[in-house]
Amino acid sequence: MSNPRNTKAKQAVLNEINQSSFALSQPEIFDRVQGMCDRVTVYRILDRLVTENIIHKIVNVDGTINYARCIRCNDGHEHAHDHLHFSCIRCKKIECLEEHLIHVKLPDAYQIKELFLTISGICPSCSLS
Amino acid sequence: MSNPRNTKAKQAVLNEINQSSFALSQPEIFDRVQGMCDRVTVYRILDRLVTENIIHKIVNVDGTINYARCIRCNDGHEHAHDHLHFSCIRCKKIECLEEHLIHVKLPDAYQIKELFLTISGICPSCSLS
DNA sequence: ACGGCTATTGCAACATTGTTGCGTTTTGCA
DNA sequence: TGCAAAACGCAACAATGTTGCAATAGCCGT
Repeated sequence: MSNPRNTKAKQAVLNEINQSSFALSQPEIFDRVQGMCDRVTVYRILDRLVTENIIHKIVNVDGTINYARCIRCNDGHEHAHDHLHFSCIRCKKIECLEEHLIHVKLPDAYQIKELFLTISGICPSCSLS
Repeated sequence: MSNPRNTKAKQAVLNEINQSSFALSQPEIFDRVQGMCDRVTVYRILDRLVTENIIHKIVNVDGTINYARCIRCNDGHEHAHDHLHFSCIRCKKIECLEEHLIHVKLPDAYQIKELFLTISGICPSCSLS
């Protein structure tokens, strides 16, 4: 883990995530890399990409876990989990609305580490149909 | 379903949820009702309690699903999902901070249905140790 | 270009979580 | 009390995620 390697499977997974305009789940990613690697490998690649701060993990309103690229993490900074996610209840896709930052003040006894704001509803493209 | 019944199992499940100061997962609830009923029954009871607006469903930052009582739903109103949840990364418990309501404005194309703000960090009791 | 260290992979097996169908039991109401 | 429907138990299945271990393949230094 100290020296991450660039394998074909890792590139394929990352490519799918980069290509997608919304967050993908593990099964979706596994489908898209089409027998490029084992199911287990996808899990492990996703874990590594998360710890390497290359992608981030988003929990949908139904508890399913999705992955998206870290837009504001290109500079190698630690990932900031303080923006907004929009989760469409019709097409099930998740978008990151990175421009909406969240600020919340709680009593001092609560040590805030990350903020997860997920809004569910109908996304613009589903609104049209 | 039009006429919900009050069974022993349902009472036991609801009792555990009411007794707890934080949100419980299905496995936690099943453990606590100790062979009172089948695993499947707990799932079905939880589903019913949610549709009856008696409890609500909270997704943790790790994707696990927890259940808590609806505090503001005692009057039979539809449940409002626009308050804040605090999820402790140490003890894994989830609290509802109902007094913190969330207001977010998005472009008109987004139809907002529910808001889920979950903050993860260290809760007051874990901060002490 | 080569060799070796070790990160990564594949496979098999297992664990957890959640769902469905169906026959049986129990509840609430007439 | 009796009956219709709600609720249950059980078994089987499905989806998702984890672990161990032996085999493979990147990457670094020479």
